[in-house]
Amino acid sequence: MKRYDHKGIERKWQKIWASKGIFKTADAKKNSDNFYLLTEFPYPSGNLHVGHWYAFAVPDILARALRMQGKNVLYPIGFDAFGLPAENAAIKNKLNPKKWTYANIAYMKKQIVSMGASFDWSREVITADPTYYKWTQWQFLQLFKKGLAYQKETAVNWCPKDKTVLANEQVVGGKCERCDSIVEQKMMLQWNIKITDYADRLIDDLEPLDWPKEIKESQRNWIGRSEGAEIDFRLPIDTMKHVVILHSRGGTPDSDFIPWVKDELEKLGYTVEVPMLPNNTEPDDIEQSKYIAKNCTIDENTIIVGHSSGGLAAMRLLEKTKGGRLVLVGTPHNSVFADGKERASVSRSINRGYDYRKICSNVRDVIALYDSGDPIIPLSDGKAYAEKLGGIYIEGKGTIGHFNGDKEPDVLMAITPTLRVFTTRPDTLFGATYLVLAPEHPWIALVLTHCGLLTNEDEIGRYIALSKRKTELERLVDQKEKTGVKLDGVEAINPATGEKIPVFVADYVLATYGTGAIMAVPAHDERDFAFAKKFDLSIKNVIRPATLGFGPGGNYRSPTINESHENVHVYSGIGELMDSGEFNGLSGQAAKIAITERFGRKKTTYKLRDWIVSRQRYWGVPIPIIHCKKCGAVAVLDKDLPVKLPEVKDYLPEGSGKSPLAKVKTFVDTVCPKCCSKAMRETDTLDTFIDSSWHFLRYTDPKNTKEFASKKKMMNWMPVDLYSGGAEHTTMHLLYSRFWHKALFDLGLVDDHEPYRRRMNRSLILGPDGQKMSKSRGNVIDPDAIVAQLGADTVRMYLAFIGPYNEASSYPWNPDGVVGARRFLERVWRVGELVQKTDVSELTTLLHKTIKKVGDDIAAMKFNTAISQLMILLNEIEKQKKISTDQWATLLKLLAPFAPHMTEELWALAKHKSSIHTQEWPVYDPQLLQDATVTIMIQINGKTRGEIIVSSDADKATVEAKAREAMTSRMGGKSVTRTIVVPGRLINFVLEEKL
RNA sequence: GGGCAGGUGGCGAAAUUGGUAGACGCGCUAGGCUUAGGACCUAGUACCGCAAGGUGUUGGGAGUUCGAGUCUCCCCCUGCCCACCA
Repeated sequence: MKRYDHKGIERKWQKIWASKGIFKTADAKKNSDNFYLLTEFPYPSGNLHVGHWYAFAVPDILARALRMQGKNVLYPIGFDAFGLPAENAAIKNKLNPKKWTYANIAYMKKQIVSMGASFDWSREVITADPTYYKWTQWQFLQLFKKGLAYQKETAVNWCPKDKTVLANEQVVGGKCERCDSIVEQKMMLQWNIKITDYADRLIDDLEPLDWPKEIKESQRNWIGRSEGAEIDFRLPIDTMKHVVILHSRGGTPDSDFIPWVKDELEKLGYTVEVPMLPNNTEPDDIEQSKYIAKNCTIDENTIIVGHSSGGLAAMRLLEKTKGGRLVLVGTPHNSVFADGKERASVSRSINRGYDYRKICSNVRDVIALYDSGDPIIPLSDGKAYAEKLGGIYIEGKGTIGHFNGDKEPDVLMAITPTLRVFTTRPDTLFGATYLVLAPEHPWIALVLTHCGLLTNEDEIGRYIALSKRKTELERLVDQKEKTGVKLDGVEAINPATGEKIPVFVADYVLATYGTGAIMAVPAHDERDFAFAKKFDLSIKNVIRPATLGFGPGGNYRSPTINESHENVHVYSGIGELMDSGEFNGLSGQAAKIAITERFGRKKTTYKLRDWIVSRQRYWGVPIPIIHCKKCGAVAVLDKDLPVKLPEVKDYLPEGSGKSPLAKVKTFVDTVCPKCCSKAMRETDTLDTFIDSSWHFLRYTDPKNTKEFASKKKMMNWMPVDLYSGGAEHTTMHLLYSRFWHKALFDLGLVDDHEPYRRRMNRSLILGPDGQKMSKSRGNVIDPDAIVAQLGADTVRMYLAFIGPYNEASSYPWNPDGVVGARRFLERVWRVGELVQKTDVSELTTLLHKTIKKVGDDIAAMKFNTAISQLMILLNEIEKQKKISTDQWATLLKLLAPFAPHMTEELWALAKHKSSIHTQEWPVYDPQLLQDATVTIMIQINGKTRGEIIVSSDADKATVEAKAREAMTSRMGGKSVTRTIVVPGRLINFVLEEKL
């Protein structure tokens, strides 16, 4: 028999498989179920590493086995081809990113083919291809049209020297990876996607998925839902005590929030006027302003509140009259000015020739409150007023859109100086002894400065500037030492106790979480405690007295209980309200609910933030938006998709933070699809996580030019039956693509609301030294070299054997171990010489056991034990020195998914005409799994004392008699009190106690 | 600090889920074939013993059980992810 020449064999069969197209997957196959096996597609970095082998070649074993077992298996691959490395290569080596990427793809494809993986290359997907990204853009626009994509000022990492935005991975230790400059935070207008709208569904829909619980758990933690309350703390520092509220078009003094807010304000000691404005269905701002001037008291201490069109009347009024504060509630507009067209009415209203400068000089401050959930008006429109008036812009949330609800807490907050906090412990409100704002607080700090009562503005300004400069790393280091500054001259009222409490700015409070402000309860929070100790603030322990049914000391964890009690004032009962009985007898949970209802509102917050998808990069999907001065951000028309990435001369960023595309005039200049006036294209590109959020859908229908994929074809395969990939994607790709799929589902574009039925995280292959492979460590294994030396089949066998695939662990690469895998294949090769015609009955039972175990283990992704069973079989064949033709065929079939090339060759040598990979998987006979004899362990008092061999059908009595006989000499004459028999395994004699 | 996953020979790991711990492979030792080599063959590879046999053993400690790597409680250690999230 000839030598096992892996090189010749592998090359030969790879060619034949490709030319015969045996791995081309039909959309459906008669009498077989479809199975969608997905593995994460690679980034075309230019070279395949061992990790890729582990990711592609090992699941290939499952793909091949499932096919032999009669499934129609889709096992596709493609390239996640957009991304930063191509652009870096372009800048560094003056290469064209497209050429660089496609050359890498061509090379890597060859490497992947060398694995013998059964990918269907006719379904290959490349995300950088215009035929693909056309649909990425189209899907983005569907989300945009649904309001799920919006622009927002967002902080980015900015390198002041390179004048460019940096990705998180380009920031190393707070410094620019390239030039070591200290990275700054810069605000830029960026596209965001409202993944937060889906937070609840992303958590709740995890439950039924067949995913490892640790992945579910980390997604839940990442989303970080916490239930708590929002509580407003009023600041009794307002000098204006008179409020005039102007109702909206179609409104009256009794409509919407007005009666409620009037009542609340009066409770706080304000006087409130609400005129019935003339001509309320077809209002005219000039007519109304005259009416107000005549009928209402307006002076420099008046707060003028205008709801919607009431805001227009207020502005007209303040052109001529001096007032105190102007509060615009909901973007002011009047659809009368635009023939009932709500959307157009905003731009018509804003451009109605108001003298904005005059209005500004006639009031002390302006607060513009907009509803982020406004059904008609985008935030950008609302913001325009704030900009023109130089006022404070507050992005609020109406209980009903445009603040048309009966109770609108945000309106009250905008009228009176108020600090809103989020807490998960409303039940400790009685112990809140100060408030803290985050330094970067978006607007609360502004509200305060406008109140004009701060006496240490400079000090606060310095502190805020300092914390802005601090990198996240520094803040982390500073964690032990709390810092902060008191707002001198400002105090807040604890709504539960009525006490005046101080207000601080401190960087231990995060602007991005909750409301960016907290109520500090030093007795029940370690951070607040540390801060209170440092600034010598009062600490009030909230105790729930046992007499009220809370149990001793309540179940509060208190960091101060065991601390020194100096400065600790123990509150008995929870304040007067408790004494008055309102909260008597409540459990902790009930107290939470009661206090929330009495002093605040129930609120759920999430750690998850909206997904920033703008990238100031060249090598990505252009965002298909056109910016028009009149119409705002407008979607590119479907017929104009894809917006193709233009060729550019140099890939350096533009300098003001925009992408290199901003330098391409022919790209930027365009016309508005709506009004046909001159307009500019968006020059940012999309985060590549969007590309990968739907690529698995494209595999089902990769050539479609009419849709991203036809529903019918998607239904053949979706949801993905098994998705195998790396643990590093748990909270990124896996969460983004789940969100994307849900968004597509809501748009009616896909039929499932979850994309992956089962997910599996694969382990990591480490270098031989047990460390992560890296060039700098010099422990990188080059798979090509090993394939050349030992063959692809050997590498496949070794990787499958290294450890269980279905556990996210890590295994060091062992060069000797690879040789062992090769040794095994050589032995199989040589066993080919022992094939003979007559049956070898000695092998029958073991062979059937092997069929069962290999099948079971592959299904469970325990390839290591499947191989060990094949080794046991091989050992026995060598011992017998013979194997029958049929048994040989069975062995080859069992081995075929693991070593596809060698088994194909041996199969051909055994004179079979068709490919082994199209054969049916062997079936075991349950009758033949049982050995003729079994070894039974004999134990005395649970200790192994011997063994007997009995025929496998021997009954209990026979086994017991035989075992007793063997053990009599050891029992020392003691009697047996109990006998335990485990059939086929052991017999245990329990002897009487020795006295 | 929080969450999750783990801890079994010299190494990678098995263990029908409470029933012979260490399958299978690597490495190592001895012997064989061979001029030599090992990607060859044979045997061995926890401890004591020539053997029969005995003893020990799954990070440590306790418990449940006829019987525990597996179940319960306490402690120790390692890895990964997140981290001033109110």
